[in-house]
Amino acid sequence: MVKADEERTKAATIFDVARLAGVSHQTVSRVLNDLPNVRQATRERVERAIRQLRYVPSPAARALVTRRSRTIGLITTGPSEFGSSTTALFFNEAAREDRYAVIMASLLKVDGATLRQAAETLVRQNVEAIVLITSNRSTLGLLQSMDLGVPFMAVVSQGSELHRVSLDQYAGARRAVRHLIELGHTEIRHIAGPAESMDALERVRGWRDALGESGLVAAEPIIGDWTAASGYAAGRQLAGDRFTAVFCGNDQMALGLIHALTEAGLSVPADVSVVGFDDIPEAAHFSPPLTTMHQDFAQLGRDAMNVVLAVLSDDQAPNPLSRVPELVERASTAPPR
Amino acid sequence: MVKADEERTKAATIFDVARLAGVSHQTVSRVLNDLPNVRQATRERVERAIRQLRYVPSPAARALVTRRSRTIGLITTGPSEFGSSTTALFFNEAAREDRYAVIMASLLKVDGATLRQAAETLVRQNVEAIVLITSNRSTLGLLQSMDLGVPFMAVVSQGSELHRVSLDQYAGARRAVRHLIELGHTEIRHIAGPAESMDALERVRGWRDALGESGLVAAEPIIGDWTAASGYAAGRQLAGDRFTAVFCGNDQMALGLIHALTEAGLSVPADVSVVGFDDIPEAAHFSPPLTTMHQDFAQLGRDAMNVVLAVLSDDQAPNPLSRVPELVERASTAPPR
DNA sequence: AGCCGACTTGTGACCGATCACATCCGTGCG
DNA sequence: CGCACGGATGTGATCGGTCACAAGTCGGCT
Repeated sequence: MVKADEERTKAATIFDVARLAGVSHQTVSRVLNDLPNVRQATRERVERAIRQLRYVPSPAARALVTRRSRTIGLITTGPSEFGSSTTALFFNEAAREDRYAVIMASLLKVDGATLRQAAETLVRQNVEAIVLITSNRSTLGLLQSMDLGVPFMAVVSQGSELHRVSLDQYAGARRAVRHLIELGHTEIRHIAGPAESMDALERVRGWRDALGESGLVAAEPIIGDWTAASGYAAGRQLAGDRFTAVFCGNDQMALGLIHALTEAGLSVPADVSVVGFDDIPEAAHFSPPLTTMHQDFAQLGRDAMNVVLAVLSDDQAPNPLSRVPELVERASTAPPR
Repeated sequence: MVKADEERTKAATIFDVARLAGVSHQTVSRVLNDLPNVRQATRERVERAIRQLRYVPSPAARALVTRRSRTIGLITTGPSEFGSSTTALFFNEAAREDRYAVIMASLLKVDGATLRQAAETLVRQNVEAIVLITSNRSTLGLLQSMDLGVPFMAVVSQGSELHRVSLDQYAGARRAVRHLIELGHTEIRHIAGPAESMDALERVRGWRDALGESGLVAAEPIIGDWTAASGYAAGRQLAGDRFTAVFCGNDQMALGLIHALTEAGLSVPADVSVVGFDDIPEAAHFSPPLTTMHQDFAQLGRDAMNVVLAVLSDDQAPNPLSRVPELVERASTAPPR
């Protein structure tokens, strides 16, 4: 650990700038905040002084008086997954571009107490908004009912009365299943994510509706937990059954499923077609390369920041944004034999 | 977006508490900061008032006068990967347990200007320390040379004169290669991460040394970029060559490699043994399940927070912590035929 | 010339904590 | 009985900005 430079001259304040520029501190403040009614010459003199002293205003002082912090609180839940962490990454990038700082509260496990504590910490830090990235239904419910006193938005696939951005899980799932139906499959099983997950529920719904529209019956879905291990377990459970295709709640479970199927002597896609969800970067190199639904998590993160900005500036609630995932056909699907 | 409750009564200040408790604001401050010389009865009266008013001190006001914020800046670079984001997640968890907030600056691409801007933003927010999670050599160099005026530590695998935590990439790589050697392999290739990556360099060094110690020659490594796609490309390039084993810089590249090898008609592990690095959760379900080096990223994140605390409290530089990854044998390695 | 109004600039209070120092009080001792 | 002393408590300044308002400057118009 490198120690701080003890001899560092104390950072310049607005008064230092004012003295150097030969004006009052208020005039400096005006220049800082781009207020009108400052003569061009004065403005330039002040700006020169600012540069010369390498002056940067203190966020603490500013936050104290304005009660705004140019800071946003970001809550995420669950282990580090490709989707949520990519969304968070791009949210952070977008926020930085708009000169907002992001205070992060990643909760591995969510319970009421921790969540409340995390949210309150954020509020105390004067965050101007709180953004939640989760697929967990109860987390959303808890946070919504908390009345934080701060604008709140969520990156989630359900919930109409709150402002949010999302990727359309329902439409994506329907598209995936339609693909299998178009190939001629009729016995299409589903490995779902956990029941608390709103995304999982939406995908189940899309799967069921797509089957229903084609007059096909939906067998009970198998519940996994998003991990490859749970997909593998599901595959072993499924191996004896009669089916020709599986729609998986995500790519990891598809990977585990394929593993189990292969072990059971079934070939993908010759015996069983498999479709995943997310299009994680590895999916193209599974064996076989996985057909899956591509989701644009980067754009989702940017969307989230845009909604925050919109609400923060003019109180206008922009229309809930929902992008539809796209089918990426690779080698794990084929017509049934 | 849920609007904030406009009618919310303004948050209580230290003066409100003082009035209710019938003491001066200074006494409240003493109670707040657990200072001695407060009579027990008084202390209890103040604490009751605090609870009654749901008073929480303002971090902005406190930061303004103390110049400390109970906030830590976290810089990460590159796209969202399992290792770095898991480390960041657990760092965040540990920080929260110690009642520190984390301001996050995730930079997708690093250039001097963005990095400097990000770091300065953090410093202006009065962070008490800056933690860097990266494997990028120049990022570390840039940040080290910046003299931020704030304690700085890095989660990196190189650098002796700075304080840091890490997983021992060199030892891990040697262990992986020794495993292949023990199986009887003599033609062991390496697919390395990008040259700017310190982790990649350490792994190359470990691979080279392990070979050298056994009197084996190291062919030129192939350079990838950590992605499965680059592993695939490396595999196609390699397919004609003479070799019986490949040590891959990470699991994703191993996946891509196996894909290319399989396409080329080679079987893993019958024709080629493959070892990965990281033990991402999916690795157990690759086909074949991947032998790889397990890294404890969760512990790494917690270690990082512990070092921060140690340096923040007593200026003692704890010994650089470096944990050794563990070999996980699965089905992608076997003796050469 | 005198006055008005628009534009520019300055002054002092304030946000909500901590810090340095002053004051008060009870007790023990000479 | 008076005084010194140490623990408990209070007072006012301070951190570095913004806000509300006062004041100064200048040109144009009657």
